[in-house]
Amino acid sequence: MSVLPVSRGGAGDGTAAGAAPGPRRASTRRRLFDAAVVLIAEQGFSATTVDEIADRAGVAKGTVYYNFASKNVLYEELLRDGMDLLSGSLRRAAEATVAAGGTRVDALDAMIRAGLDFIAGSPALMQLYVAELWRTNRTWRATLTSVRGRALTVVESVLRDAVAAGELSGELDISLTASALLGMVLVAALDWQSFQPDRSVEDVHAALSRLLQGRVGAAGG
Amino acid sequence: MSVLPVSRGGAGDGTAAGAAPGPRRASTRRRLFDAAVVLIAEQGFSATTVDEIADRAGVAKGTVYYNFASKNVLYEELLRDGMDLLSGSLRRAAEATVAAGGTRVDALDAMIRAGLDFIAGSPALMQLYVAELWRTNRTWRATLTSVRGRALTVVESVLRDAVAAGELSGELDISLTASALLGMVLVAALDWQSFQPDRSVEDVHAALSRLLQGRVGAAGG
DNA sequence: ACTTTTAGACTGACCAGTCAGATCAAAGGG
DNA sequence: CCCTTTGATCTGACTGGTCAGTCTAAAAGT
Repeated sequence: MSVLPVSRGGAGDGTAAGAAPGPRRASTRRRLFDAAVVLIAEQGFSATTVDEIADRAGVAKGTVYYNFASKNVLYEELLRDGMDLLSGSLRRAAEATVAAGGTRVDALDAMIRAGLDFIAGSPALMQLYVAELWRTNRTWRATLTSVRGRALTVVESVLRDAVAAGELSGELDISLTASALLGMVLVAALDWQSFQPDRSVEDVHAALSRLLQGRVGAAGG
Repeated sequence: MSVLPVSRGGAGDGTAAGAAPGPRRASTRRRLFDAAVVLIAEQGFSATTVDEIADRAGVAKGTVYYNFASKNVLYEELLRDGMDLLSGSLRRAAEATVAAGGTRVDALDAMIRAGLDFIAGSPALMQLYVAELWRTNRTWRATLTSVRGRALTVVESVLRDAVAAGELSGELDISLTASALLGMVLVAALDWQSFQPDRSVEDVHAALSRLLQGRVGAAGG
């Protein structure tokens, strides 16, 4: 009955057709992301209503559906968008360290720090991520898997380089170790934010660093 | 207008008044737990309906409300019940190791293994746990905090003993390290179950053990 | 001119929780 | 043994409310 639904669908897909989205639109989408990530982190996806999201973003409900095809799509794009930021941040930290002449282990350490900073800056996003990642049967399983893969790849490539450079043992299981490292940082950061917000980033970083560098089981000074 | 509602409320609270719950009841409650944990792990709490839980448990909806005061209470008791099993399992692993003459670091290692085995046996429970733990604003926040505390305490006490015995450095931040270790095991185990189910427990255990014993950053053989 | 946003009424589906009555299992009576 | 009673347990149709998504006509914005 109108052309609007088509334009709505196209834009909502986030498939980013050639046409520029327009600056007005981009800012509305960002406001919706910001509102949604906080609400969903607090209450969960199903318990968060579209009306709440619109309210918090200071936008009419219709606007949500003009910008996103559905609540589900809004959520998927939110996850993709946010996790891309994290992956980028990790990669940049590693590259900068290596470029500055640091070792690969230094790069891992820098990534831990970058991860902590990122989570400290937007804990809500990581809350969503861990809350959804291991669910089976979800509509957005594909989105999550791909997003996870991108983050893990960054860590894995640094681990591989480190092994190649002889800094780490060749016996290392790259894939499992990367997943464990990421998990360690994630959970430690979220626990820090939730249960010990008074601790400094440095404290948390030091504790994780010690774990990474083998000063836990090895009784180092 | 009857005595039933009273009895229902009392029982549903799980406050465990003096009266024995009766064997029929206990088995129904277990069936409901089993059904709920799987469904909620798959779909999330809000997205899982009470009808679904009842169906899967092979029970009428009314029975759910006869046994639990509300959907929320069912969930809380489920979490408490399951996490108590985990804490117990960790503690037993540590005690057995020490009793058998192992070091405290050996005990940590045994706890990692126990954690992996536990999660392998009922991944759904841990999915719930991580999905809810860091949410703010939730009704069952208190339940989760207490349950988390009990599990962490077990790890912390072993770490403390290890430091006292000189096996670990006194500089260790007990609380942060315990949280990081628990997180590492949790995430690694869930990732293993979800994304690399073909790997053996031994592989995963070895990767984590290596991390714990400092053979990652220290380039050991 | 064209895109984007507004305000909010509306619908159709879905769902937590209720309640009056059915069923069970155990204990006693005959 | 079979019958009855009693309280505990279970049943499922029903209610009242909630929510995703639709739609419209008009107003901004660019």
